[in-house]
Amino acid sequence: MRASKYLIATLKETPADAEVISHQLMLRAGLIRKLASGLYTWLPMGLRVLRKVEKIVREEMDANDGQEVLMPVVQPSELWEESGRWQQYGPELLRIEDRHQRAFCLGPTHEEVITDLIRNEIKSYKQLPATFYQIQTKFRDEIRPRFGIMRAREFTMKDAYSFHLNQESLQQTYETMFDAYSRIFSRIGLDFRPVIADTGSIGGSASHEFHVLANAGEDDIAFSDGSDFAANVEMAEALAPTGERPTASEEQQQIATPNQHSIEELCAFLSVDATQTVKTLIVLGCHDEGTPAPLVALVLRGDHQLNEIKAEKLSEVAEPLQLASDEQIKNAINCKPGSIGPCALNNIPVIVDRSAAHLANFVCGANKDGYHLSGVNWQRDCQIDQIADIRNVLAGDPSPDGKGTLVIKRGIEVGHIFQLGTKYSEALKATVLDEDQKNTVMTMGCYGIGVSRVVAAAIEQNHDDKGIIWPEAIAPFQLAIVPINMHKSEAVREQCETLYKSLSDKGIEVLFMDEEKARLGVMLANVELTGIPHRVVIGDRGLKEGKIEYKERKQQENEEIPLNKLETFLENKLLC
RNA sequence: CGGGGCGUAGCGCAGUCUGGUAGCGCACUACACUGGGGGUGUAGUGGUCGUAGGUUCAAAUCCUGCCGUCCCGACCA
Repeated sequence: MRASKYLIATLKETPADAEVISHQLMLRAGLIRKLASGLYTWLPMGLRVLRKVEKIVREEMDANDGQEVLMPVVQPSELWEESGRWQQYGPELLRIEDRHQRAFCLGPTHEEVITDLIRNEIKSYKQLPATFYQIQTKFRDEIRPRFGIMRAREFTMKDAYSFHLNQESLQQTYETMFDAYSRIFSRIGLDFRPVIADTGSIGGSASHEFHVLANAGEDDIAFSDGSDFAANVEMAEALAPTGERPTASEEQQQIATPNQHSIEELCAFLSVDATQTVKTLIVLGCHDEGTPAPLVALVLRGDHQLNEIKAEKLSEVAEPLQLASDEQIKNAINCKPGSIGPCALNNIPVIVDRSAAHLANFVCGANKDGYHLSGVNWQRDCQIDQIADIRNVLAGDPSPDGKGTLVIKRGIEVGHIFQLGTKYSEALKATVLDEDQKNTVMTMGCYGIGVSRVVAAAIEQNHDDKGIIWPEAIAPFQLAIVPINMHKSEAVREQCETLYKSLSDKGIEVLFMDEEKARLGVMLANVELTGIPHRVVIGDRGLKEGKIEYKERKQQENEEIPLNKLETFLENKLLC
C-alpha cells in the first residue's frame, strides 16, 4: 500500500474524551472514529487489524469442526418470548418495532436464533455433535459505554454454539474449545489467563473466561502463586479460616459511638482493627410477587466486601441483590443503617460469612442509634442461622485449591465459554431422536470472543510513549518503507520502488511512505504511532555506503543492513 | 438511575465572571526557504459559538427548557 493513496488519519493531540490508553491510541493512530456514544467507525488502518484477528479466530474455529454461519442482527421478539429472555433481559436489549408494529430486538447474543435454526435442521443424534459459529455485529445498550472500543454498544463478536446428545459430548467439545481459545490468544500474541467464571445472564453450569492482563481491565482476577488456579473474583471461593475459633474472653459491653457510622470511622474512634469488627447488611429476601419482601441480614468482617454474586445464589436472598431501604430498616430494627449488628434481630435470619463466623470478642452495631457493642461472641450473645461464603477474596487469602496464596490483578475479558446444558434447547424444544428412537433434548455449549475488544486489549498490553507496538500477527502492515528526500534523489526513489514491488509481490504487507516532500520526522512518528513492527529508512547517504537502516518497533536501536542482503534479510524476518 | 464536568473551525483550547467587530495553536491549501526525527516564513480556506425560547438597543457571554458527550457512583451499615 502506498501512503499517498491511503488514509493515515493520525492525530498529534489526544482527543479530550479518551480516558484509557488503548482508546487514546486507537483515535490517535487513526484506527477508529466515534459516531455516537459507544458507536465507532473502523478506518482502513483499524479494519486491517480487526480482520487479522478475525482471520486467526476463523482458522482455529474451522480447524476444530466449527461451521461458519451468519445470522441476522435483527431478531423477532417471539423467539425471545419463547426462551423467557424478552422479560428477563432488561434495558440492555434494544427493542424496536417494524412498520407493522411487530416487536424485534437487536441481537446482543444469538442463542435463540441458533437454537431455532438447529431444532428445524437437526433431527438425528447421528448429526451430533455439531458446532456453528459466526463473526458478527452485536448490539448491547450498555448503561455506560466507555473506554472506546473496549465497552462499546455495537461491537464485533465471534459467537459459537455447540449441540450434543449428552453431557459427555459437551464436555469434550468444551475442552476442545478451551484449547482452541488458548491457541487463538497465543497466536495473537497476548498475555492472557483462562479463569473460572460466573455464567451471568447467559445461564448454564461450567464456565471459563479468558482475560488479558492489563490495568485498564474492568474485572478483578484472583490467581494462586502456588498453582495454576485462577478465577474471577466474583467466583473465587474464600476458604473458612483454619483452627478453632478463639474462646470468648471478654464481657459484652455497650459503648456510645455518636456519629460513627462507617467501619473506618468506628475503628478510628475505638482504636480497634477492622478485622475485629463485624458489619451487618440488611438485604431483601426471596419472596413471591405481591407479598412484602422479608429481610435477611448478611454479616461480614469489617475489612471484607460483600460478593453480590455469591449472596444472590443463596436461596434466602432475592435475586438481583437489593439492599433494604433506610425506611425498611427503621421499621424492622428501629435504628439507622450505621448502627446495625447481628444480635437480637428478632425474626431476621442471620447469614454469617465464614471469616466473620470465626471471630470472637468482636465489635458490632448495637441496633440502637449511636451505640456499638464490644466483646461480642457468637452463640453466647447472638445467633448464627447459617454460615456461608459471601465475601470477595482478598490478596493474601489462601488459594481455594489449598496451594499457595492469592494475588489479584486486573483483567480484560476477551473470551468466555459456557456449558449451557439444556436451558435454551428445553425452552425452544430442540430435540433429536436418539438411538432408542426417543426424543431427547439437545445439550448445548456456547463460546464467545470479543473480536473488537481484542484489538483494544492488544494495545493496552503493547504500547510505549510513541504509540502502539503491534504483535506481528495482527499488525495492519508488516513493514514500512521510509524514503528520505525521494523527490530529490532518483536513486532513493528507485531503491524504494524496487523493494516495495518485490516484497509486495511475495505477499508481504508493506506500507510505502511515498508522499512527495513528506518530512522524515513526520513519517517516522506516524510509523511508530501506528505500531508497524518493522521499518527501513532509505536515503542517499546510506545508499552511497551500500547500507540501509532497519529498525524493529519494539527495539531501541537501529541496525545497518548491507544493501545487497536487504531483501533476503527482510524476507527471513517477514515471510512465515 | 443519582452526582459532577464539558459543548466555540477536523483536533486541542482561550474568550463567558464584568453583554458591544469570532480568537489562538495544530491540521488543511498555495508559494518560497529548509531537508537524516512532528522545521521556518508569507498569503489563504474553514465557525448557524450544541439547540429552542426569553431578557436587552445589542447575547458565545445573562435566564429557562431540551439535546449531546465524558467522568464518578450505585456498600455509611
